[in-house]
Amino acid sequence: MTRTSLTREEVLAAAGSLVRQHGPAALTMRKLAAELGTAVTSIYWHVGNRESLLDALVERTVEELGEIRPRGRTPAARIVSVARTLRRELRARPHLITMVHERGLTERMFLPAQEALVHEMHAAGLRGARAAQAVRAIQFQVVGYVLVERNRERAPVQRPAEEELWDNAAAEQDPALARALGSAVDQDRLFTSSVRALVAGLLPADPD
Amino acid sequence: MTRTSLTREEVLAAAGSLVRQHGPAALTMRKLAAELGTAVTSIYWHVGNRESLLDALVERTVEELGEIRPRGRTPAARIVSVARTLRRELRARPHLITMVHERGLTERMFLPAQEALVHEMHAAGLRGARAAQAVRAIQFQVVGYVLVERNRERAPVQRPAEEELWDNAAAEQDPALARALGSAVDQDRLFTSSVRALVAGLLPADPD
DNA sequence: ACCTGAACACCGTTCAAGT
DNA sequence: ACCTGAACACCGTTCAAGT
Repeated sequence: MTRTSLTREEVLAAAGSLVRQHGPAALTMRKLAAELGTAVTSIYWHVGNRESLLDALVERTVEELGEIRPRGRTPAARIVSVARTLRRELRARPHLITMVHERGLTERMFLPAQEALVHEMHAAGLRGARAAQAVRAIQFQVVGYVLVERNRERAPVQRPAEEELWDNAAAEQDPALARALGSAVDQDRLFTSSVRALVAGLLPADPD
Repeated sequence: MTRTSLTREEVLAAAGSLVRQHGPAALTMRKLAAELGTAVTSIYWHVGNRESLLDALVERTVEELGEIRPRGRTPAARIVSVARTLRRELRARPHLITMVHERGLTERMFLPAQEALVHEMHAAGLRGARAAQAVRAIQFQVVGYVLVERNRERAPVQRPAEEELWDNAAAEQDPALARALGSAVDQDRLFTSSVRALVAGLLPADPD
């Protein structure tokens, strides 16, 4: 009644599910073996060691990242839509994205998005080194934003909360600002408006 | 000839030096004890456990972060200078900054910078919720950028390097762009130009 | 009040031995 | 070709015992 013997595929699937749910720290070789019902050492035969297991998971994530379809009428709108799609896809795989990044594969993962952005920069009239700089600015903005968000969400309650920090001088001069800085960040809105501002600053003034 | 007994201060100093040099993963209670010439268990008496030891180091880092002095003539220039200072200070403490972030103390660490930014937004004519949004956009941009840079520097060589990725269609249409995207990122320049673009997009059009 | 060693429950990895 | 248990060198933490 022994099942077909353990495969590399099974190991990767079980490991991937552990990482997706609880992060890489939760992936121990012993727990994984228990889950698979084998001896710890069998895993080593199939995937080498823990590090190359994680490498394989990351490789898979990079391949999974789908195509980017820009939406919208103006180049600016289409660029913003690429950024938003990127953010959504990255946020869906928080732990794996961090690992992709730590392994220096971010650039490769971003290739489809990069091509889409290049296309839009051309449509907007940017060329050469300036277009390249603009593409990278967007790319850094998106990745940076997602990393910041990840950390914010993983972090425990801010102590002290921003509210307590803002019952000071500025509050009397500009109560609306104090209130805004004292309340939680609306990350969706902040992201979109930041990207819009960046794009507006990067693209040449509207020609029509 | 026994020295004055072990102090909490000594423990923190030794731990801080280990973390600054090799990151938190390199801080093991046993190594720390060896460094201090005591039994492992003595450390527990002084600092509780590993986690609260790291907490204490982080607390210290937050306090250490100095004041921000904006430089430049226009509000836009002064905002860019704040962003650049912030980036420099964060980059000087890479491991500790990551830990501050993981512990959700980023906001508190940023308070002085936030106050400076609010001041400049007012000078530029922004008020209320819009000014708050702009302050946070800058803040996210800087932190995000530094996190991305950290990861890039820690990462091994990109494989494949971006060069190999860019011998494709776009290369013939716009060789200057292909060359630019195929060469290494000049992070200093990219940061400054991105912040300038963001600020330009955030501030109201120049009134004079 | 401060320090100690022994012990516990975990890790990743290697290796000789099995089938 | 694939799987195994024993063993090694590490971890963080607890605890009873010392001074």
